[in-house]
Amino acid sequence: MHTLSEENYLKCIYRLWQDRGEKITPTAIAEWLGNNPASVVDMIRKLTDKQLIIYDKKKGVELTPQGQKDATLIVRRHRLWEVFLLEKLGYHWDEIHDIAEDLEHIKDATLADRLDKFLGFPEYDPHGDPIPKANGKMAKRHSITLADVKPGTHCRVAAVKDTTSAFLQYLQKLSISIGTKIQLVEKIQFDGSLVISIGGGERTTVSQKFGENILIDM
Amino acid sequence: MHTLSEENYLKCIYRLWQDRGEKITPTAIAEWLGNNPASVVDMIRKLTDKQLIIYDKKKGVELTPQGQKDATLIVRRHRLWEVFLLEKLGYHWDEIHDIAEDLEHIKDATLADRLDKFLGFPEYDPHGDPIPKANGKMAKRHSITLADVKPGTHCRVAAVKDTTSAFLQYLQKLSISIGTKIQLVEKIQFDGSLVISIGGGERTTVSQKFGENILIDM
DNA sequence: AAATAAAATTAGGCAAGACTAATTTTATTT
DNA sequence: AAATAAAATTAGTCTTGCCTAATTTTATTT
Ligand SMILES: [Mn+2]
Ligand SMILES: [Mn+2]
Ligand SMILES: [Mn+2]
Ligand SMILES: [Mn+2]
Repeated sequence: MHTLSEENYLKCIYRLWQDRGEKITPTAIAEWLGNNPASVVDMIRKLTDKQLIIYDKKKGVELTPQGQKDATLIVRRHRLWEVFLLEKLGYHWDEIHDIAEDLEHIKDATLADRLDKFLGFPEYDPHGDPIPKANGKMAKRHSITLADVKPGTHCRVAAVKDTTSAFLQYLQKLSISIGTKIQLVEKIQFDGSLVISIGGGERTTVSQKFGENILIDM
Repeated sequence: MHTLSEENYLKCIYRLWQDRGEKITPTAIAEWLGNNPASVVDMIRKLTDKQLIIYDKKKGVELTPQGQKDATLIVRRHRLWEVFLLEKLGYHWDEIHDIAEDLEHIKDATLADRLDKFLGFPEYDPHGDPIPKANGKMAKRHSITLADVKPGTHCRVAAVKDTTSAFLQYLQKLSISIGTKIQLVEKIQFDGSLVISIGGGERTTVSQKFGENILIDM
């Protein structure tokens, strides 16, 4: 089995791989985890020895099939716990991520599957991310962001990329949650700011960074 | 906050203190945790620095009020998670202890209280142990064991002391669980073995050690 | 092509939490 | 009271997972 740190690195690599198709470098991992690149190099060696990743200076870090599978199961646990915390314990969506960050490391052969069943086999977590099934399969992630669409487009918030409470609380203040209808009214040329109409109501201006963290349906 | 190891030591000291009123020595702690006495001495120093225990060569290890409070809250979390695993996820009573051993260390200000509420404020865990309340108060522990009573006595299984799956599976095989009525028929002089009648049915002989791990009501 | 900047790696170190082996202290026998 | 046994403590070591500082490699400018 894997240590807590190994699991966090695995999940980070998985995340970076899903997100951008870009090359996964030690620096990128270090930035994401808030660690020093030297530490990342240490861990790359460990995960390579365990045959969970392959590191090639040209291609960057890649997950092996085993690494992929293991990472997926950690993500599965994380998202199932998030659903539990929100639906059963009544937490708000900006509070659950950090707790799930610890719960995801609880290791027991049948725990995730029992939790899944108890929760009624949810498809998506409270941030709109698809929950991997026991076999590792999962629904496609939404990939188009609010910042990608043409002005005038009407769309629906399908998921959020950023799950920090800073972002989620801002969304709450704007009355935006999963399912909210948004129209992109205008893109400001100068800095990419977006003028949007939330739920057919008042217009608000948000930053480009904001738009890039909202995944949408149409 | 405390590290995982600190918490496990705290809980161990609390346990030894509740159990026997005996002096809590480094060796006793080492044995309970399966660690080396030298390691225990290290940790005694850390917990002393943190003012969670007081160590006196004569009196052994004692919890300070703060140490007691912290230990109680860990026990609270452990027992609440055990109820959750059994009642909500359908685990058997011999499977839950080890998982709760990890879950008890998840730290979040409101998690235990929310879980408590979600479970309907249970008084006892699946092994019959009382669950401490948020304020640290808890029902009195049962203290009389099956090995303590006089032959002829009719009693009710209130709790089990040992929570290893070896013991719990043995109980299951004998159809004994919390609430089962047992009559102590005879005590064998030679080695303290107990002849008992389970649920008014067939007679079985069990060891003294067995009897000492069954806590009873009358 | 050189110069410069950025990224990756190595070397060395630190804290936590465990260990073993050696020593000292305390308790129990004789 | 000595001798012996047991318990406690110290000293030194190891692994994990992180760090900083120095160096080397790779990429980007000029
Ligand atoms: Mn994590
Ligand atoms: Mn999520
Ligand atoms: Mn534990
Ligand atoms: Mn229990």
